[in-house]
Amino acid sequence: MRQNRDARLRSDAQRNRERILEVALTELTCSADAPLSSIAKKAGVGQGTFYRNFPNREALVLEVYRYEVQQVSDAASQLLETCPPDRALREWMDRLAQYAVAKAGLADALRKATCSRGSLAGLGYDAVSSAVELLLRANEDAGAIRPGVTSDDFLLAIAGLWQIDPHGDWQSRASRLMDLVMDGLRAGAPGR
Amino acid sequence: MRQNRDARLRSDAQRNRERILEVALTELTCSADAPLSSIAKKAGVGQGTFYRNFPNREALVLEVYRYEVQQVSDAASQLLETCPPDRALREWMDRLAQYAVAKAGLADALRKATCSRGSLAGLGYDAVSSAVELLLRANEDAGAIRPGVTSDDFLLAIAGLWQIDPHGDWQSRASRLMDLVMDGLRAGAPGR
DNA sequence: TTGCTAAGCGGACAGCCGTCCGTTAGGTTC
DNA sequence: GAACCTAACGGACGGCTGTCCGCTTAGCAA
Repeated sequence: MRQNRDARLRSDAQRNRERILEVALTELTCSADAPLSSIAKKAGVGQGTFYRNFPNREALVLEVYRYEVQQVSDAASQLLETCPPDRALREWMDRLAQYAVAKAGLADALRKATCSRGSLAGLGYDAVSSAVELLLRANEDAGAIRPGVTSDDFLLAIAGLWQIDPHGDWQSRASRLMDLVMDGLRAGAPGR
Repeated sequence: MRQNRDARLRSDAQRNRERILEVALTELTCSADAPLSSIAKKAGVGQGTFYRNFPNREALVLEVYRYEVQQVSDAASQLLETCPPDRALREWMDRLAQYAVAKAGLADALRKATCSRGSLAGLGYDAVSSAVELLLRANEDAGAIRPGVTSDDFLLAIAGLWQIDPHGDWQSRASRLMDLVMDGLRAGAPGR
């Protein structure tokens, strides 16, 4: 009987999976839309193996950047310890946007994940989602935002982030959006 | 020398274009992701002809629903005549969401159009964009929203609409989003 | 009518995604 | 260590998008 869930895979399967991720990282950072088939080939696995591990591009990207995503998600609680809740929320959004823009293809993956929740659950979207929940509750408790906002509401509101062109003046477009959303959230706040 | 810009096309080209649109309407309403190649075939034109007219799916969809999109865009000024500006804006958003959800594939097309502005300019996105501008200016003049919001800001803020699943409870998700955005816009309004 | 020319045509083609299914080999049991 | 069972493999394949390029024909002029 196997112990940890990682080892639920057969040893060769495990190796393959890791090799794919390794190759994918280098390929994707080089060119965001590198063909999945060429990643498979360079990893030395067949198409079938590839798609069994990662049913589509989004799943792969989310997994490749899992560490980064987890990083951002974890930042939520740290921020809450050092800033007032509303500043923490805003700061956190900034970081999320930062990563989404920096890691090419990540924004798209997150967007798709936001739509088809459940299908990609547990791949990194969950982490984001619960980080949002944490931040929203803290703000709600502090009376900094209107009560009853769900993480779904929030993620829908910042969906615009996922389609900002990383070239050009993305910083200002993003922060204008985030300002607007923050103001929206603050409206109707009991004010602690 | 030809007169109107429609006739800039050779007569056979014009016919082809119309036949494609005709077929596309029926095919797309039947199945949103009908293969473009089959639309071309059923319209009796080659791939080349098809793609010369509509470089990609979005261009086709936007053109097929041009009438509807124009309809919604035109509604802006009518709404402004009958409601206070902020109600007009909100009502207009409702209609936009309605159409985007109803006409399968339209939301996606609008989303893509929002990203790559310019490439699809004049195909229906322009109409939307200027309708937004109209509404925002009216609200700004009335002091109903904060000054300086661009139509780009606005469209980015409601980008979430384009990725709401048309099945399920889209109405409530959409209106929660729109409420949030409206509140965001109202924040910092001089209040006439 | 005839001839010219460029706009337009349309099918072949290449690249990518995702699936399917016959084959291989890891792990377990005796 | 042999035999078995099934998870995993991997490549062939089909469908779709979008491009390219040699051929056709509409429209015009003489």
